[in-house]
Amino acid sequence: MTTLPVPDSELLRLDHQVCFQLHAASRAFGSVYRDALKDLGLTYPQYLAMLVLWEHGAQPVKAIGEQLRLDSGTLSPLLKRLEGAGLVRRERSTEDERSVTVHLTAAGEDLRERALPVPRRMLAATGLTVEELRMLRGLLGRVTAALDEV
Amino acid sequence: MTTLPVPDSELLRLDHQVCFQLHAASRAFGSVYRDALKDLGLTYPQYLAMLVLWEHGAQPVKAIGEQLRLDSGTLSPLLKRLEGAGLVRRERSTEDERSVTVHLTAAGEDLRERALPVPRRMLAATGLTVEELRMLRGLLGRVTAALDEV
DNA sequence: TGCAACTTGGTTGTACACAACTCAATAACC
DNA sequence: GGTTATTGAGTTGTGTACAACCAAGTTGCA
Repeated sequence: MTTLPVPDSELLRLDHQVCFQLHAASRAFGSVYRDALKDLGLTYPQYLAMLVLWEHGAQPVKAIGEQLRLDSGTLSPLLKRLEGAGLVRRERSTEDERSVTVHLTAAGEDLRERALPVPRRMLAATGLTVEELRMLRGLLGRVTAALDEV
Repeated sequence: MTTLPVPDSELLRLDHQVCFQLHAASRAFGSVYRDALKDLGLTYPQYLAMLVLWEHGAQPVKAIGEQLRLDSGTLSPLLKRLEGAGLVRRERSTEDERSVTVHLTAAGEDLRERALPVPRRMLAATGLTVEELRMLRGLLGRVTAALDEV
């Protein structure tokens, strides 16, 4: 399979355009989420952590970190803020004293319903079709996996 | 044009998967850039600011902010750090005293050559073809534009 | 001319994100 | 059993992001 030759200059430009667009899109999402989540008193990363807990129930900090691709340096203060807001409870595990299990409180469970309209609102805001969203998800997943190899 | 019905649950899941992948991909890029730019002593946002200056020459803070989609709250300290590193010089404009023009220093100009290999390295790290990169750029551009409308 | 509205850049406060480190607990090995 | 290595959270320091606000300069209009 032969491809048209791509000028070097365009190739280099393409790279930083993609990186930049990624950066910009990520922040644009953050901005819209900030608005959508304002009433819930959550930031976007906090919402992601709550999603994990709503979906899979109580689990150790480590497991949350793996799913969100975040380390303890980010998660520890974030979870502390969620605890301060009364949404989660942290309990050191009895079987492995190194591990801390994060539980939802009743308030944390209750918040789930109020968060239900958020995804649909975001979905509409992207202006993409379902096909395009699937493609985007696929491309992003591959990029992340490839970058993680480096 | 009729489409297959998409279950509600998948739709909602798709949204937060896309948002999450975007977030994750953006951070994955940041991580690889951090490595690629370490020798230059630049962070990724600082590199973006330098790109703007390398490409279009000296310009006011406002213009840089528009291109990078960043406000003064982020740019002011960032540019101060670049100035501290001796890469740029900030000069208040004489014709409009509100405006501050950012110039490259000789060291800032020189850094350009040392930064040349970076894009190719990043391009390779993504593991995508040129077609895929173009498509990704296009989708991301549309998403950002749509989100900015909100 | 004089004043209100707007623009530009800066500061402050809060919240990620991550590297580098510490500390305690557990696992692995001889 | 005792020593070493590894693991899980947390802390500290630096650097984005961004909202909210401020000060000074400019513009526009009555």
